[in-house]
Amino acid sequence: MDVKGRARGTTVQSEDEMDLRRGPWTVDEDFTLINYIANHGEGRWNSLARCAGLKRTGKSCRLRWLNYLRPDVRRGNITLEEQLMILDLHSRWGNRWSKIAQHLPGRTDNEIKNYWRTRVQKHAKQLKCDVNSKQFKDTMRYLWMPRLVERIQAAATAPTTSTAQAVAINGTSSIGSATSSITSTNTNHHLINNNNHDIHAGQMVLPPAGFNNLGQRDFGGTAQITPSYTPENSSTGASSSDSYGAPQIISPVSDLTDYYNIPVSNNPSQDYFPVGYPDGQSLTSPSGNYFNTGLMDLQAMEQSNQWMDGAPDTSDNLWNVEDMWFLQQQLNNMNSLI
DNA sequence: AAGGCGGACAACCGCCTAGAT
DNA sequence: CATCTAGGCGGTTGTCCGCCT
Repeated sequence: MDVKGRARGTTVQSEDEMDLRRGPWTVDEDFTLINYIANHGEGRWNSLARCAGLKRTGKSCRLRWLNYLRPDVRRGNITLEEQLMILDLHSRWGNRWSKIAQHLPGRTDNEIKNYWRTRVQKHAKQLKCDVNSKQFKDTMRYLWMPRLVERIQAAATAPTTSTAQAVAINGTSSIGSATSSITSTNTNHHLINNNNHDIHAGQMVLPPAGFNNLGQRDFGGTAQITPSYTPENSSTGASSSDSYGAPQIISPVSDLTDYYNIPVSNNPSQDYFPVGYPDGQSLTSPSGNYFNTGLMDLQAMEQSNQWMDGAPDTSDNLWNVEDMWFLQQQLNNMNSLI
């Protein structure tokens, strides 16, 4: 790789005097590992590293393979659907990254972890609250996740809008129907080159034609993902913590429908407001009265203009301009009731 | 144009667990 | 049953890149 990150690899002396390399992987090392696994399969990483002639620890080889070299690893922007999945799964499982990753085909735990830390935690920080606080979790659950659903719906029905472009959906995406099969092109945005090559188990790997001079690679092809993440086929948080099997996927919509009114205004976002709103009689979330007492400092965020840092409306941004407007609207509404 | 700063992410570290001996 | 080892997992670090001043 050597795309970005660490400087050139270094070597260290291990206990048995064997030179062990550390730091970024070189193109040669990558191909050595890929070739070896193609011919011998993966597993037994320590001996694999030895037999392949790699001066790396088994752990390092395993990590490199699983997080980067594996042919089915999916790279590129986290889609809206994936964001929704991550938020929802994290809300129930916490930092169980590998478990969460199991439900996001092609995504690695490392990638999800990085996404969480760089995007979600950043916004928690902007809100001046702990990412694990009830306040933040409620905001996720009752404001942002429904908002994401809304954006997904919008993307599905109006694929030429800016939001839809960010989702990169080809084919059908039917939120609210039995299943949602989404065919997403592989968006190896920072690894793209013009020399696609597929790697199959047991197949000799070509010379580094698929790598550019930075060691960047592209396995080409398309990634098929089927989130199965729809209101109808979902359960609520009432299910047991480990029951998140494929047929039983939680949707924040179904989670929320028990608590939300039918829309009462022209603002579609208010579909997601808790029962009683905007009458002000019961501004309580199912898990407490956050809406009365736990307001976050959205105004401060607006003042600092940190909401809209980066691309304002891309799929890897949790909150875009519309969201900002939406949250601000809710803030104003709530303030008027207090 | 240059320097500072934060985002992004690959890679490493340490702990834990399960299976083998 | 105790010990060892490999693999898995979550947390953390290091460094490049791009934006901003």
